[in-house]
Amino acid sequence: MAHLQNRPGPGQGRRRASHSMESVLTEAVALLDEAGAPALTFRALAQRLGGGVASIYWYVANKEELLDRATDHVIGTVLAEIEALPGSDDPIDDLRAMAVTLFDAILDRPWLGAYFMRNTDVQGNSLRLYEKLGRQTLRLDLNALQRFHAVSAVVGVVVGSAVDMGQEPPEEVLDGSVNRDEYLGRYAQTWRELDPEAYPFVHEIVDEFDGHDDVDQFRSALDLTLAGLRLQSGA
Amino acid sequence: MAHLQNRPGPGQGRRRASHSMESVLTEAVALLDEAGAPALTFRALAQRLGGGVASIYWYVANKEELLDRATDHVIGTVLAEIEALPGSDDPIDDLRAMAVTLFDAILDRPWLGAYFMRNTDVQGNSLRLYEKLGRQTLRLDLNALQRFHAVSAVVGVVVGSAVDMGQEPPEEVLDGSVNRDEYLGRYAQTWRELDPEAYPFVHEIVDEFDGHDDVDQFRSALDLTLAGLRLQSGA
DNA sequence: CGGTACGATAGAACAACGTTCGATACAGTG
DNA sequence: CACTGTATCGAACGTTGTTCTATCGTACCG
Repeated sequence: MAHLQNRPGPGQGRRRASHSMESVLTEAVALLDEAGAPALTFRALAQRLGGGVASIYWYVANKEELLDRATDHVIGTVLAEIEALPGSDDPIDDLRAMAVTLFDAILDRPWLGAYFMRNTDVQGNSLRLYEKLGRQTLRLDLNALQRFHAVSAVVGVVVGSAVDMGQEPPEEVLDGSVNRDEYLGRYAQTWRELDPEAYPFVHEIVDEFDGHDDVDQFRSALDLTLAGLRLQSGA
Repeated sequence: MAHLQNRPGPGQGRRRASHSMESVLTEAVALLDEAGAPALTFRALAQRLGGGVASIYWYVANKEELLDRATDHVIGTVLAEIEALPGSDDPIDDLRAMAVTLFDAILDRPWLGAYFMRNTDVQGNSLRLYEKLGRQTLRLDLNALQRFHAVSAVVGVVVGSAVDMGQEPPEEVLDGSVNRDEYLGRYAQTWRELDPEAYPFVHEIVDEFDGHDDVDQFRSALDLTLAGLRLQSGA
């Protein structure tokens, strides 16, 4: 009889898996870290948790919520790093240190760039981070609107840079057959072959582009914004 | 006999559709414009073209290429707008005008934000746009590295702001049951209910956030970066 | 102790998607 | 007429997010 299945004893047969919100989020983040956003599927996650696919739906309503919770999870650790920052007497320097910390976290986890700031959800760690950044502007001589725009600008610079480098490398560098510098070099070479009259700027910066560092690029963009902010605050 | 199907005459039966690269791209963009990125599927596009699904694969290798070509297609029109700009004696003002033009185009087509700058592909319109922006920095007293970073920063601000507003509104505003201001108002309300001691900054700017304009937010971020750039160029 | 409600798990199925395959039509050329 | 290359299309495949329904196991209660 089909319904008289032999029950699996506690050491043989299939055990029922027992999860928790924590374990679901941890394994989800692990999948994202190991192979990026496309690797996080409900089936892969279920297998990793040693359970069934539908079980995950008891913890999250859908994939969007899974992504939201996973990002919020790691933003929590970033927030802890930021709160552990020493702090100085210059609010703009502190703002810079926080932005750099955030950017470094995104460099470690490129998938974060795409999903960060997707939800400034109430009570989330993103909001706490937003507050942390904004509190520095309270030390500056600005009005409320300027403060609002200043924090948006800083976050914008981080996200803008992160999105740029968050895109998946085109597989020949992923499988290691070509490293990043080599890839950049090929790109630079095609640029060098363009007509110098039609593309004077591209020729001007191609040597800088070749083998450039993403962190330098971000730091420069951030410094420009912060310089403008310092000017605006009259300090 | 099954193989002796009656041929469809020119006026009855199923006609074979005849496409072109242009029509494929145009209809793809139309789908994106009407209902965003998720609306662009091979089946929807095929139906719109009055043909079969597999036919599209004669023009593009896969969806990534379809997106790339569609994006490049509209960037072409943006490029035309930018080239039609009057121009002034201040390179930074010109840079601002170009960035604003680009941003406006993304406001019209929110899906553009996510795919723009995904390929600075050789010979693409993105590269031409990049060149156009960079040429303004040639008029500034900067070195090559500074010029490279300056253009990256400006593009970063545009992308960063665009990503922020490129995310789909959460369906209650999409179906028109709640408009954007109402939605922002609700959000602001939950922020107002937070502990003022724990969230002093959020309380400071909540009135500015409520009913804020995305364009103002972008312009402010852009102005900060350009102010920093002007400072750096010593003008 | 037996029953029952509920928290939690899981297999199977569904629809939609990107993609591939094989067959077929059409136009031009010999 | 046959041949060839361009262009088209229906059907199928594998994978994805999601839902349905059935089940397990434990805590509580009579």
